Amino acid sequence: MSVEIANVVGSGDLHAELELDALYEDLSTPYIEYNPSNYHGLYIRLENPGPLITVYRSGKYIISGCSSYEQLQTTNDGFLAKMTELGIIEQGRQTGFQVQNVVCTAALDEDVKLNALSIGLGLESTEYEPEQFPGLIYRPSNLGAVLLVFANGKVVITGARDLDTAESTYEHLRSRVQELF
DNA sequence: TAGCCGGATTCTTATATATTGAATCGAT
DNA sequence: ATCGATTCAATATATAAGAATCCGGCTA
Repeated sequence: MSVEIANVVGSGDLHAELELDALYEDLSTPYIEYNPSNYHGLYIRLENPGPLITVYRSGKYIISGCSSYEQLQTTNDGFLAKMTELGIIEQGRQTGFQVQNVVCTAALDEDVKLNALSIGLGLESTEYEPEQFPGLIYRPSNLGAVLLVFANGKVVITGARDLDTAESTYEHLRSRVQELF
């Protein structure tokens, strides 16, 4: 499959109220940042560079910047291990962690005339304003993902809950481009 | 005026285009 | 050494999703 993952975002809940100031002091990871005056979330990276974990006072957290499901899994495991180690949660705490967004890239074989494509796909489901942004934005209804199409044929698929959705949405675009050109 | 609701905030990532700012270069 | 000039790197533009807090505006 020519669809490649660029970024996976997931979220979970520690089910524990956190004192971010204290957590900031207790944590020792390659990267940690907490500037409540700038943003109320605590940023943690287990590797630098590496995925970013944003933790909130409520115990809810987000992991972004993973280039695969596996990396998302290991990052989540590493984060929970750290929290367990600090005594914030017990071993085996269920966090309901799940993937929220999968961003992918793909490439059509040929160059695409974006003006023609926007008409072919339907003006009501596309947005193409080259002076504002060079890519055509395509929101097919009920497919669960949004596509950005560029003149050289490169495509970005975003907003998908899982890889299957991203792939099928891309396939939809590919077949429609094929029948249009 | 109180309270509520909605929008912007922060971050990540691919993509491409314009623009801006910085930096280096040749010449004076 | 300094001044136009050229080149390059960086940033804004737009997309999606999660999170909580902020502020503005509107209604009761």
